[in-house]
Amino acid sequence: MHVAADTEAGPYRVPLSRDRVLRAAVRIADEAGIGALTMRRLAEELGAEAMSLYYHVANKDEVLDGIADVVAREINEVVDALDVPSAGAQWKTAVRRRILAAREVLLRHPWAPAVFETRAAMSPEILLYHDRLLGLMRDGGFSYDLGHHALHALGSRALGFSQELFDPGDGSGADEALAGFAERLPHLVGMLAEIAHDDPDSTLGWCDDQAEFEFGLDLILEGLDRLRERSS
Amino acid sequence: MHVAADTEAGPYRVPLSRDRVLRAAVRIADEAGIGALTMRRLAEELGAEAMSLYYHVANKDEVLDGIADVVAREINEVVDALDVPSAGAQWKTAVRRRILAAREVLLRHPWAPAVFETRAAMSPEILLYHDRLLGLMRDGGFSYDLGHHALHALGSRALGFSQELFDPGDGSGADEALAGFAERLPHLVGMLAEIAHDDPDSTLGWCDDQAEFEFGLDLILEGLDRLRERSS
DNA sequence: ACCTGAACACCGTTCAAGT
DNA sequence: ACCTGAACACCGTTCAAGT
Repeated sequence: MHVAADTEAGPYRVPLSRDRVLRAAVRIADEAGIGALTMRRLAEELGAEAMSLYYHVANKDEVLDGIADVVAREINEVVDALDVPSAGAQWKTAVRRRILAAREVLLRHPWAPAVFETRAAMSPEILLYHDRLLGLMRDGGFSYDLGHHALHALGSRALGFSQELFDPGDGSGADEALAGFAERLPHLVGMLAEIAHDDPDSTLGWCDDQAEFEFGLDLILEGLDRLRERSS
Repeated sequence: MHVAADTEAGPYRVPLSRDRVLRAAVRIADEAGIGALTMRRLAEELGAEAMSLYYHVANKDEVLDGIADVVAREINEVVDALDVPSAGAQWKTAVRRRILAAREVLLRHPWAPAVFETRAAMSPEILLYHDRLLGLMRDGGFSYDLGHHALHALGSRALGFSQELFDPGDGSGADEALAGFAERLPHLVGMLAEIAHDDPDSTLGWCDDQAEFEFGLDLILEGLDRLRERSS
């Protein structure tokens, strides 16, 4: 059972807030699994009634979006504190360190990849994470095209996703979502600009899933084949 | 709205059966998403009451296990009909064809990977699928050790999973699950035997997730690095 | 043997009402 | 401004009862 962390004297309860609601939600998901996260259980954790939550969040969907964002922010904090040289051939160690650091955070929130997968593809924090990853590859001399393939190929490994990354349902609305804070996503924006130049009809929803899937698959198969030859 | 496919005259309704229940469940998930699959909706699809379902399946969990198995069986049917030479260097095309064929089936049941991920790790059909895949790699000269790494590395690509493959929760019970029809899983059993020989304390739950994650990650990074060098 | 109606303990959410 | 009680339309599931 959780007791209020607040030690202020008197009978006054800590007031609810969007932030407290989301932090409590993460706590429940961590300790009891995402299935245990119900509005009633969440209210109980906060010593309130379920209906009080609706003053601070619109609905449960917003809670799920919110906790995905909390974890993504935690990942970015850990990962941005890393300081690994990434010029030239060093890109590989830099990307490796970043992804392994992100994975450590995710292991503390095992429910997070599944939540990301259903809703967070376009969350600002997730976009920042991938922009930085693409930045490291650019430091290593990647073209935007290769960087783009690489993000797809790393896919699940980068953030625990299993399927497509930036696929915003029907493919529309993605550019708009980006436009808002484009100046903070130089690499993603640069990549999209080049793609738009090469293929004027393209949008962010443009990725050829089949081609990307095959790119990643072939990368793995060729790597395995080299190991096979080396061992025989 | 779905009308009964049965054309038999008379007022007699087609009786329910476990098979009809599962096929209806797959139909609902395909057409309306896994979220629309409720016991009441499922009964409606079959022209019965929700409570009638419980005579044919124990509970909803069994329905979910069941539909995962239906899709896995469909994959195995498609994939076993393939006849691609796999000796030596041809293993790669053989594995490639198989995985792409499996993916085509999964694209018809987009809800399936998520369902697999939560429950089907040890389903017989899933085990068969991976046994065959491992068999193709053996044809290509893979050691069991390399084949084992390869199954992890292909991971999500092989069946749309994002996380670990054979991880049966606490790691126990896996050997027992296999023992039942071991003679039909020659490759997996061979692999496990070798692992048991090398490490007598091991079980199927033994896999070092971190090591496997890094193996797959490095395979991709090294592949990308080669493409980078080639393009500069 | 197979199916069902009523009922229970849960969900998320609305809405009018409290302070 | 912030919180709540009663209520609604849903869930999965049990159990006694129907044919």
